[in-house]
Amino acid sequence: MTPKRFPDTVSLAEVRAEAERLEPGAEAETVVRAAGRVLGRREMGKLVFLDLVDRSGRIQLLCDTSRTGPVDLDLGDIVGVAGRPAKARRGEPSIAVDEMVLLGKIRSPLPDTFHGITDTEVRYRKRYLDLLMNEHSRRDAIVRARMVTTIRAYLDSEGFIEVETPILQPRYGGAFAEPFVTHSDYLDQDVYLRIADELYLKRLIVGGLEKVYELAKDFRNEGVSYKHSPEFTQLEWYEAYADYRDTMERAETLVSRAAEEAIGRTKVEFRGHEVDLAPPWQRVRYVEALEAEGAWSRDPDELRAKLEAAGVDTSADRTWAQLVDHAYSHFVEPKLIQPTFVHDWPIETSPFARTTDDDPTLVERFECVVGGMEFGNAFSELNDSEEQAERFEMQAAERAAGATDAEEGDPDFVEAMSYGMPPTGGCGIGMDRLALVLTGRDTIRDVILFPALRRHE
RNA sequence: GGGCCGUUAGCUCAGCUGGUAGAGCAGGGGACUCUUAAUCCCAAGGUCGCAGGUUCGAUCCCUGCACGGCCCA
Repeated sequence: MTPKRFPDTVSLAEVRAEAERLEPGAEAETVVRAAGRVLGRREMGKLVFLDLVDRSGRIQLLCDTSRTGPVDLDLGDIVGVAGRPAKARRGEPSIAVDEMVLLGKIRSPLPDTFHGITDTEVRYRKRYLDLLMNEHSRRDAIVRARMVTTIRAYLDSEGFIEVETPILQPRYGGAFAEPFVTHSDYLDQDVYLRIADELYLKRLIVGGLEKVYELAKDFRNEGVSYKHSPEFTQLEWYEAYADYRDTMERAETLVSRAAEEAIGRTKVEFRGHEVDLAPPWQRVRYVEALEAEGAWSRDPDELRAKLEAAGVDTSADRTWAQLVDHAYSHFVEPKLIQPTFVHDWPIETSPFARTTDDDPTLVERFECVVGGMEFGNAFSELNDSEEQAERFEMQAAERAAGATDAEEGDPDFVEAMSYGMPPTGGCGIGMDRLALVLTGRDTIRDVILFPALRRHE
């Protein structure tokens, strides 16, 4: 039986650093213990070279069989070694092995160690193999983890508290999306998987928690694309006594810090563009951006005509709000490459945001866009229950007009707000999308370890 | 939901106009004390995604289905 533990190991990166300092052919005095997976083997008779890989990196094992005894293992075996940092005669940093123990036996043949796994489907279904064979995949998983850790640390240090709100909800809301429906046997009623955290987090603001955030999964029952996954991770924070301009600054700071901590820089290559996440980001008015494209109109027929003239199929759009949203995502969003705040949105598209000071048809909302992709959405949160009730009615009219993803309304949420809510800045940032930007990957499925796939018998 | 593309050995890939499939790596056996995609020798490895159809004969042509990818909605 193989050992159940192998304590006192150092990382391969550490051993490598020590081995680097030696002269070719030299061997250090100190004995180190290390463990990992064997992913390369070059046998020279009584001298065997192995490549050992752990999370930190890779190092060569130099096995003189007169010291170690016969080396009997398969590529992919997990081993522990005791030996001395060394540099091979040809200069390769190594561990000169004195002892080697098998810690985990590979029973299925490893994929091609040179090509790794390239089949997209296999990479997603058997992510363990992807991580095992492709260093890039391992690195991206670590980048994402560091990004999340940094964001939590930043918000914690700014006085926010992390909270958990229901994922199973009797009523869904907080975004324009279709929910997953499931059933509670105990309650004997259908419940929804949340599409956003918004409405519960704002109840906590009413309750006086002042600065709250949640970083967890949301679910939307819709198709997949390079930026959509039915199950995705969302950060939402709410800050009492702040507005959307304060929130812009916080978003810039949070994202650029996450970049610095996770990848060590703010300049990234994303979707073929060099983008710089360092603040300040450019600010663009929603209406002005559409006007610049000749795609702004308050008249639905005129707007539809402009879209159709540009070859856009508007047959699914029933309301002006849907048309203008379609125009925005077709004409404006794809052209915003450097990080941008698109602000002051039409009231019809934003049932939770306060109106602007000088135009009651616009609200204090912004979206963050980079590389033509939205990754954040924020408001000066509406804090008057009567106005909130009116906005839900406006949404009910949208639904009646055929916009099936418009807000359903939530009387309990309105009641909460009726007890008084401070002015609040709130923001949601898609963690998967931010991870996409930081890793430079092209599809969200590459930054979600186990992306949604159909069952495969 | 629609269009296009893909599916061949555990992995990465060839496979001509339709004549029952081939390589490298991995795995098995052997040689080798400074290799690093080590090298060399030997043997083995296949429901050509699934189901039909056309044909004397289908990995190859046709239809349907499954799964995946890209684009569109």
